[in-house]
Amino acid sequence: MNETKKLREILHQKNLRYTPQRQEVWDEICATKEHRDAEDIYNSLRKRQTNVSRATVYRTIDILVKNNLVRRLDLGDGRSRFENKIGIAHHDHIVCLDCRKIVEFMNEKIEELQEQVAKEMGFEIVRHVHQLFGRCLDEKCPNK
Amino acid sequence: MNETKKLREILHQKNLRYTPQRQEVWDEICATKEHRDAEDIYNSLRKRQTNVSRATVYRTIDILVKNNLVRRLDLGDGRSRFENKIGIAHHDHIVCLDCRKIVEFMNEKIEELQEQVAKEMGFEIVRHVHQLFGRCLDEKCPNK
DNA sequence: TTCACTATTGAGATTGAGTCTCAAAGAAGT
DNA sequence: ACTTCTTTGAGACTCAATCTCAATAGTGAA
Repeated sequence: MNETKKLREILHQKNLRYTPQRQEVWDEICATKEHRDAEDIYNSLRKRQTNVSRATVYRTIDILVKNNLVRRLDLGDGRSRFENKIGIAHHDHIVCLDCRKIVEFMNEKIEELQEQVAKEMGFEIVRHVHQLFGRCLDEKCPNK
Repeated sequence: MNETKKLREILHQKNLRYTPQRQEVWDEICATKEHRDAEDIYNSLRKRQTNVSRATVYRTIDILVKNNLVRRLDLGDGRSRFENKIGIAHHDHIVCLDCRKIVEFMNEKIEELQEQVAKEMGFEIVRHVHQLFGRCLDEKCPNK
C-alpha cells in the first residue's frame, strides 16, 4: 500500500515513531471518501476490534493534519471532520441545510481573487475556509 | 435609539416578549464593532451591574441571529463570535494566525462567482462562510 | 389595575468535543 | 538485549454551549 509507506516516511522524517495505532487510524481515514469526524473514526476502529484509545485517535489525527496527509474541515456543526488529502485536488464544500449532503466544488477564478484580495489587505494566505450553505434541488431531499 | 425600536418590533412580530434582559444584550452587542464571543458579552454585562444570566445571554443571541439582527461568525477558535448586522454591509474576514487580528473584506466578483458555482451544482445559497487565514505583514505583529 | 395565560428567567446540572495526566508499554538505534 | 525516549490508554478534566424546572414577569383582555 502506497499510503503506508507515506506514513512511515513522514513519521521517520519528523522523529516520530511508527506504531500500529497510527497505522490503523490512517488506514481508517483512507478507507472512505466521506467527511468523517473523530468520534466516527474511533467507533469504526472499535467495531473491527482494533483497540485504539480515543486520545490516540485525536492525537494521531493531529499529526496527520500537521503533516498534510489529512485536511480538517469545519462544516459548522460543532465538530471537526476529516478527509484524506493524498492525491486529492484542492476543493471547497457546499452543504445542504436540509439533508446535510456535502458536495465539493473548485473554482480557479475564486482562488485567484482570494489571493489578490489578501495581497491587497497586506496578508499572506496560509489556508482558507470557503463553504456555501443552502438548499439542494435534489428530489430526495426533504425540501419542496 | 433606532435599534431599540427594531428589537421591540421584531419580538412583537414573532410573539416573543420584550424584556429588559433582551434589551441589555442587544445594547451590548450594538456598543462595539468588535467580533466578540458570548462569554465576553456576558462578562461586560456583569461588569456594569447588569444581571443577565449566562443562559439568557445565549438564548437572546440565538434570537438575534435568527432574526438577522446579528451575524454568527465561526473564526475557527472553538467559539462563536458575533457582530451587529444592522446597517452593516456584507463582508467576509481575514484572520492573522500570529496576532489574531481580524480584517474585513468584500469582493463583488467572488460573491457573483459563488452564486454561479452554487447554481451549477444545483444549490440555492442561504449563507456562506469565507475566511482567509494567514499572516499579516504588519510590523507590530509577532512575525518576522 | 387586576387577572390569567404563557413566555422568560436564573442557578446550577448536564452535554459533548476535545485535551491532559501519568504510570505502564513499546519503538528504534546500538 | 539494552537503553533511551516516545507513545499509549483510562479516565479525569476543560470549556463552550444547552438543558431543567421552579420562580418570575410580560401582555392582552376585561
